[in-house]
Amino acid sequence: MNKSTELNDRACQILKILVERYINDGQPVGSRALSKESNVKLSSASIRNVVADLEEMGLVESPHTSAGRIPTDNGYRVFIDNLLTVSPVSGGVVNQLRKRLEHASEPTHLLSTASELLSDVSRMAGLVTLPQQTIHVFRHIEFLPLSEDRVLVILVTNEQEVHHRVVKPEHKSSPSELIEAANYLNAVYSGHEINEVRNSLADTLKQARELVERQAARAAQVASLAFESDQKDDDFVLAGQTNLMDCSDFDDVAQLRTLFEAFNHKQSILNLLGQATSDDGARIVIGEECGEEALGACSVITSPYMVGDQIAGVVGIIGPTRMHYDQVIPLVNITAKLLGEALNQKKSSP
Amino acid sequence: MNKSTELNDRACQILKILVERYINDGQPVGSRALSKESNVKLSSASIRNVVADLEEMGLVESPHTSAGRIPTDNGYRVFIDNLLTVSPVSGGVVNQLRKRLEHASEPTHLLSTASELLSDVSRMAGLVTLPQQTIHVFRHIEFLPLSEDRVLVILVTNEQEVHHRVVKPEHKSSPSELIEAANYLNAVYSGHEINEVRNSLADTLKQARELVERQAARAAQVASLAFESDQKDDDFVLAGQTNLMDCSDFDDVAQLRTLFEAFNHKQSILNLLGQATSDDGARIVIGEECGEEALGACSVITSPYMVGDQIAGVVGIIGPTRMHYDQVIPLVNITAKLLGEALNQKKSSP
DNA sequence: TTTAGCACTCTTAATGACTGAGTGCTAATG
DNA sequence: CATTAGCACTCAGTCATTAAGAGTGCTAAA
Repeated sequence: MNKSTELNDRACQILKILVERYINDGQPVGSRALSKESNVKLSSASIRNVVADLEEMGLVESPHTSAGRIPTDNGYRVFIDNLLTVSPVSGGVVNQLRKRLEHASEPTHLLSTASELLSDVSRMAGLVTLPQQTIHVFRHIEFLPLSEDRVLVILVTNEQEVHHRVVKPEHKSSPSELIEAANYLNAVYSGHEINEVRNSLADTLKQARELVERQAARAAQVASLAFESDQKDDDFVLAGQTNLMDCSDFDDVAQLRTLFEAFNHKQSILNLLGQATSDDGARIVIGEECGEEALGACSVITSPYMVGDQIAGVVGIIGPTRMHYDQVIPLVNITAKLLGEALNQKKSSP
Repeated sequence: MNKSTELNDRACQILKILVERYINDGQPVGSRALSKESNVKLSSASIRNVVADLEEMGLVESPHTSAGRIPTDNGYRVFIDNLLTVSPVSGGVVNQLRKRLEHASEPTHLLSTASELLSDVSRMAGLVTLPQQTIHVFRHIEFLPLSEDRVLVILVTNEQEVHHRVVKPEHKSSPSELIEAANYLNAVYSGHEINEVRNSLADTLKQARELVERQAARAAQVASLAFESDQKDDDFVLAGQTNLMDCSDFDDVAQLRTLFEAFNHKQSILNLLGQATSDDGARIVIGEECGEEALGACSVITSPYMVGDQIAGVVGIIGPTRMHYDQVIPLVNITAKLLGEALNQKKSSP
């Protein structure tokens, strides 16, 4: 009874070896092969019983009657959560990673380098989300009249990040009024956190009827539009997609195609990555777990990277479900760590 | 003698039909099939002689002994240059194109829409190069001190294009000096063409020793750095790459992979497109003509689009060499025209 | 000059025999 | 009672054979 619903030691052992072998060869593995494995002291017949149990539990399946077994998504899940022994990343690789990251000058370049590194080392697709700057410090604002009713707003935050957009204020302002408004904002708010500015402006607008300071009200009116939902669409840097074309696991082109379309549309990938940000260590999504059909035969391994003491984004790898998790997981982790360090360095001593 | 080196009427006719049929079915076409064609009044035996001549001239080849013939790159070239009869784009499609282009608001969005349109209609990959803004009108400049020796320069050109960069001027300036400098530049140069500004600044710098206007010299010093080589790397917008995955013509994955890698690295594609800008009508590069191995089984059809009376960039299509040139060529041309019109509209009445 | 005819080549699909890997079940074994 | 050996059975993959079909090149006749 119990035997077929719960994993005993022996079954675990068998499952582990089975998954490892399958990850290595990509061939369904049979009972004979398992019994030959050095640390299994059972005959193929006994193993057949065990494997039959595993199949009943939905951890393995066989592609056809007379083939060996391959792990199911659930099988991979159990393997990764309970049975996996990770192999540490070799010092050589770590040095290589660090070196190539040091070469990158700009922050943006740093991200794409990290992505390329991941894909190069793993021979799968690497990805890095852009850092979510959660703290924006207001630094400077500028209004430039374009035409009758449109104003170009240039907003500088943090050190040197320049955002711009065109807004259409409800009430028209003369050029000199705009300059006044900008001066006011720069004088009052420079150095403040941007959410704070946004709230303060909202308050000022509410009190606009009582209208104590005409200037403040005027400024708030134009500026509130500029500050609205300033967070840029989050995005990610992908590298080495083409590596996936060589994976024997994607047999038909249709599958590959939907995968690449998902890469292009980005949204579904972003959804997948979004969940990861909340977590702390490496997160692994296996095959259909993610709900995205396009990623059916894929696994995604992500790990958050820190800027300061905040999670800024995630780095990760997308590859076939049949991948060397023992090597890839530590690779993703170390890359996240190194990227965080590199970004912090740039931040503190530019 | 002459017969095997020069194309007579009959050979042309045969070649034309052969290419057309091959483009349709993708199957090698044999003499029997050709002789059945309505407007050929020859037996298969006679046709065999003609086709043998075509093969001698390197216009067709046969994949193996007992198969029909398929066009070579040269064969396609002759077909396109001399024999092709283009079918005009249906009014319905033109309307659809125009409509969807009108929907796009931003110029950038316009480009990607055009690219998507091309790929959607043709079921191949569409591409549009970013417009090479040859005329930049200086509008506004702003200097923001970042630290001791670094200044953030924000430059607004044309209507609403914002560029920014960090410069390290040789001589330090106080914040108030920077503001003065910006005011000076904005007052003197607003509305002028940017090359003109650049030259004028260079002049001012040369005369700096005689130093008539202190303010001008100061401004020129900081600003000259900002104006240096402002042109951004040219780039292109690609859409519908994945359409190419379904082309039966790319049989092996390796080929597809090198193609997609070329898309990612962009440079080789840019080289290819760069040549096109000089030309006037549609330009067609067939297979290996381009020298890029990655594009071996591809053809590229491009057509320049105009902004004002200048060639701003090109739109185009990348697809398998075996494509319906008669439909694609006019499609590319009309899209180039419509895109130009749309861009001009945005420009003149925003 | 064109055509009809024929021998020949080569691909493709279908068939069938055979092998190898693997399973499930049962009965014997320690 | 768990383990093992043995056996019948299944299925995918390989290989050779076969037959059909498409197409060519060449020659001789119209």
